[in-house]
Order: sequence, then structure tokens, then C-alpha cells
Amino acid sequence: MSVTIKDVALEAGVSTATVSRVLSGKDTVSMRMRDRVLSSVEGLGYRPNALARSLREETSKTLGLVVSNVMNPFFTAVARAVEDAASEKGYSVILCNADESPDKEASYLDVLFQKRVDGLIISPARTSSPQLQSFVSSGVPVVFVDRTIEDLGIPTVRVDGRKAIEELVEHLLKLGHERLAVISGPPETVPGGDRLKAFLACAAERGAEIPEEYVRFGDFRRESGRQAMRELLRLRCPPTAVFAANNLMCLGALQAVKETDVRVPEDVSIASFDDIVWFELTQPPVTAIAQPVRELGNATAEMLLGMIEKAREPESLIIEAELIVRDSCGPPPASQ
Amino acid sequence: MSVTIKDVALEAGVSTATVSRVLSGKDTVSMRMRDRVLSSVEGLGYRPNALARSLREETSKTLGLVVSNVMNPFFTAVARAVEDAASEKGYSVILCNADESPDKEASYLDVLFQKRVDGLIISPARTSSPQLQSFVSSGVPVVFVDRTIEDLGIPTVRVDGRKAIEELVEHLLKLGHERLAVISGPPETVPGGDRLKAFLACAAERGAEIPEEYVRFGDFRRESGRQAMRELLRLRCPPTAVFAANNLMCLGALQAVKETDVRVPEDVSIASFDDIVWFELTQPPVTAIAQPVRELGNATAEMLLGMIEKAREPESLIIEAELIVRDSCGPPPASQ
DNA sequence: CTGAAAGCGCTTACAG
DNA sequence: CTGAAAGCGCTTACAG
Repeated sequence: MSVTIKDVALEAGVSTATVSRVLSGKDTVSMRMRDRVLSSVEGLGYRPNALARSLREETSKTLGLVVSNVMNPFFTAVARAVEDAASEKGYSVILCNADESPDKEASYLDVLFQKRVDGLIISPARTSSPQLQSFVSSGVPVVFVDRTIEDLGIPTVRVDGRKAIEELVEHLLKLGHERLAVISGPPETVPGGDRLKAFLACAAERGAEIPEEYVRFGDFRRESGRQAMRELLRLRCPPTAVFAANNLMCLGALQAVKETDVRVPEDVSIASFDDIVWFELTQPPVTAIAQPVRELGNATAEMLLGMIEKAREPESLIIEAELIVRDSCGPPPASQ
Repeated sequence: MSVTIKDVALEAGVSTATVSRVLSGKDTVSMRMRDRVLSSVEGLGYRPNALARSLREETSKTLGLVVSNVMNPFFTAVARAVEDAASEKGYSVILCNADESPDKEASYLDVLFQKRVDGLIISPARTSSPQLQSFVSSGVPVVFVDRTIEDLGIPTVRVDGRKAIEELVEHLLKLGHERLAVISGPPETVPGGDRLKAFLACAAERGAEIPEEYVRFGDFRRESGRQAMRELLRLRCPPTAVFAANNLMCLGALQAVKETDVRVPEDVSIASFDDIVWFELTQPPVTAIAQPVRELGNATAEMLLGMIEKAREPESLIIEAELIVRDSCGPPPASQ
């Protein structure tokens, strides 16, 4: 079907070894041979079969990237950064969307392992899986991004939001809020748990203990944020400020508000973890904690590539987040 | 390094052929062999090497998807839909981001071809390339999505926005606008050219000829929309309504407006081609032309899969877009 | 039902 | 500098 190295060899009147040599450029080949081969390659439109090459060389020059949700601009930006860094070093990346489902994640890991990727970047579901173990036990380099699983000895690149969350809590308290609520991600998840704990702790330390009914859990997706916000708004005594633990849940929360005649920030203040451009333009612009996502993606790819090329020891990296104050947080309604 | 079919065969005391047979399930194998093989597979944690299998079977069960820009929610949604449809049929997809660059596109096509993908979905740059030709001439099924190149005999799945644009123009005219402007995508591009032509033609037909200085060109990316909008606003006689030809350029336009004290829609009306959730929440919510993107992605994947499995004749498909009226278009300022 | 062997398209020691 | 041959890990006619 496709033209192979044999066809080229035949047409150029040389051995396949010679063709391989001129194409790889690794070995010396006489000018005459070189020219003959090159013109046959050109003439036949020969493109090497990467499958065969990888099988032989035991390296696929391919990275696997499994994100939790492609619809989340955060992961999209990470993917973009990873792809850039990878392709600069001659690696391509297979992007997979686990869609917040451990099953999908497992099945993609299976595929990636079978395709013998040279390395894996993943923002993993809560717990490890046999599929993830396959990578670890065959020594394929893995790095976690954003999320993590402890005790696997796998390096993680993620953002630490504690300081920024502290600033946010202080910001809200200073504005006069006494009833803070949070729409948390899954607490078993590292970012979910960390953001929640940080928010609760900072509030408590400052004498603004957060009651149970003000703590809602979502799955980092939009619809769950909307649902949580609806419930919060329906409370007999609703909170005056709510913190959404990622951008999609915040989007959902904003949609929930929009369904009612509640105004932001007059009736309720809203803030988000994870900043995106759109937050500048919403009504009102949303106060958010920005993650240096480009840097995150880059660092992750560099780390993985370093591990693959044995140039670097795996070592977790934590980047600082930053609070961006906009207009979605104001003083609480006077009527309390 | 990794455990191979040989290891399994050895440990189970059978031939590799037998192992292969029980794993593929294509041939009959005695229960005893079956059990022995399965327990060895389990015990050794064997995972087949897809590279070897693909090389042998001449099919990789992999699709290539090259999008113009992963940061565009439109393509992200398409990717999501394609991935879902593909994985349902046992195909994985390699997602590549051409980033609006013909060079990157060419290099990804090269990689995808070398990895012997079974089919390709691409929203192509303006013109064809030798890399794209490789696919065509080796008979690998290709389908275009959103964008297209004529005369290649490649089926295209895209959205027709003419009717919706007509409605939009009427909407604007009815509101009393006389100075319409457009921030167009690259006119050599099919969606770029089509949207521009439709907008200009509809306006002209209704006696609202659009002067040259009201026609600005971007590259479908945010920054170009921002730039174009800045220029439009700086005109001695600025337009009263502007139509951005995709969501990212509209985002840029909104940012440009935000830098000034111009208000939407009081001072200038804005509308976008390509609707996204965020447009509900911006200040003001943006009137936009919605593309049924899920349907688009699904249809594209189905078509490709059909072609791969020889079940279907390639046949272009055009889906209708729909105008969603929100608040970003109002009457023009009185002072004219 | 099972195994030995050929072959998918490459690359790379090994000779010469 | 060049070629014949082995081998990467599979699958599948071909025998038996």
C-alpha cells in the first residue's frame, strides 16, 4: 500500500541499510549513494513508518497527556504549554480527556501504555490504578500536574494557593463579610482538599468559622457549581460571599445567580480559584486567584523531558498563585 | 525491559501463537490453555505492544485531529465530541494544535502520517500541503471540519451561517444602525471569507453598504480582535455596530472596549459569530450566532469512521447556525 | 486445538 | 563506505 524503505532501496539500487543511513544521517554515506537515495525518496514520496521505527528503537518520541477535563480552560492552557515544550524537543503528544471519570482515565492509560509513550503527564483521579502502576513498574517516567497521588514517588508540578486564599479571606473579612461559603471540588482530590482546607482554616483562624451548610461539594464541572449555588441561595440564611474552587464551578455559580434577581456583589460576593480571561469581562468582573498556567505547563513538560533523557532527577515543584481583585466582592448587604 | 508475549508464552508453557489467540479471542483455544495463558498474563502484568500489533495489522486504531487553535472553545468542544465518538468505536485520537500556523500544521501532519493514523480530521490552513497530499495519495481517509480546501475531493463538515448572519444584519438594521463594521477572519479561509461575504452582501442588499474602513481583518485570535476594535473605535466616525467573526476576536473586541469608556450597547453594539457559554455572562451578554458544535464534532467523527470502515461514502455535510439575541446590540447612540 | 515460521517496516551490529 | 542478516513484538496463514 504505502511506499516503504524497500521500494526506495530498489528504485535507488542500494540496500535498505543505506537508505536508512542517509535518512538518519547517523552514518557516513558516499555522495553518490546519498543523492540517489534522496532523489528516490523524493520521487516516491517516501515517508518512514514511525511504528516500525519505534518498535525497533524502543522509543516512540511521543508523550501521553491525560487531563481531567478538556473543556476546562485551565487544562487547555496546560496542554498548549506542554505541547509547545514537547514539540520543541521533537516529541509529539497524545492528549486524552479523562472527563473526570476514573474509568475513562484507566482506559486511556491503557492505550497510552500500549502505544509505548516515552513519558506520561497526568492530572490523576483520586486513587492509583493498575494502569498507572504499569507505567511506574516498567520505569516509564511519569509526572503529575495539578493533582497528585501521594506515596507513589511520582513528582508533581502544581500550584500552591494557600497564601492567595488567605489574602482572599482577609479581603472578604475586611469588606465586612461574616457568612462565608465555599463550593469545593472533590475533597479527596489534592487541589479540592487543599483549597477547601485552606479556606476553612483561614476563616476559622480569623474568627469566621464556616458552618457545615455553607460548605458545598462539586466535581469541578460547571453544572455542579450551578447546583451548589442554587442550594446556597435557597438557604433561609444565605451566605454573603461564596468562593468557588475552580473556574468552571464559578461559571456555574454565576449562571445560577443569573437565574434569580440576586445581584453580585450587592447581594452576594463571588470569588473563584483559577483565573481566566473571561473573568475580566463578566458582569461584574470576577475576583479570582490566578495560577501561572503557562509556567506550570512548561515546567511539567521540562521535568518529564528531563526525566526521559535522564538529565534530571524528578523533584516536585510548587508554584505560587496570586489573588487578582476585581469587582465581584463588595461589602455584604446592609440588611443583616 | 517490558514484558512481552514471549515471556507470557514461556511462563505459560505455550507458543506465542496461542497467547495471541487467547488474547484476541479470534480463534478457538482449549480451556486449559486459556486459563494458563490468562493467569500468566495476569501474573506478569502483560500489556501488548500496540506498536508491534499495528505494524503487523496495518491499522493503528488511531485518528489524527488537527485543530487550528486549542485555545478556542469551539475547537475544544469539537475535539471533545470527536474523542467521544471515536473512543466509543475503540479508536483513540491524537490531538494536535496547529495554532493557526501552516508550518506547525505541516509538521503535525508529518508526524500523524508517520504514526500511520487510520484517518485524519483537520480544519486546514488556507492551502494544501505536500503533507496533506501524502494522506490523500495513500488513500488514508480525511475529513475537513469547519474549514475546507476546495477541489481536493475531501468531504467537509461545517456550519453554514448565512441565514443567521442575514438575521443578524436585519436585527441591527431594525435597531436603526447605519454604520455597520466587521472584524473578519482571514478572507482566504472558508469560514473567514464566507462570513465576511455574507455580512457585506446582506448589508448591501438592504441599502447599508459597508465602507472599506469598516472592514478589518484579524486571524481568528483574541489579540487581533482587540487590535481591530481599537482601530475601529479610534476612527473619526466610528461604526455603531460591529460584528466579530469568531468568539476569540469578539473577546478581544470586548477587551478593547473595556479599555475605553465606551459602553456596550449604548455607544456601540457588538455581535459575534460562534456562541459560547461565557457570552451569557459578560457585561452585557453578547448576541451571537451559535454553531451546533457537538453535532458538528459528532458528525465529523462518524463520517471519518464510516469512511475508514468502508461503510460510508464521503459526502460533505452542512449544518445550520442560529442567531441568539442577547443584550449587546441596542439602538445606535442618538447623537448622530 | 496447537506450534513453527514468515513477515509487517524499520535499524544496527557485523563483516568485508 | 556498503550490504546481508538479525531482531524489535506482534499476528496469521500453513501444517499437523
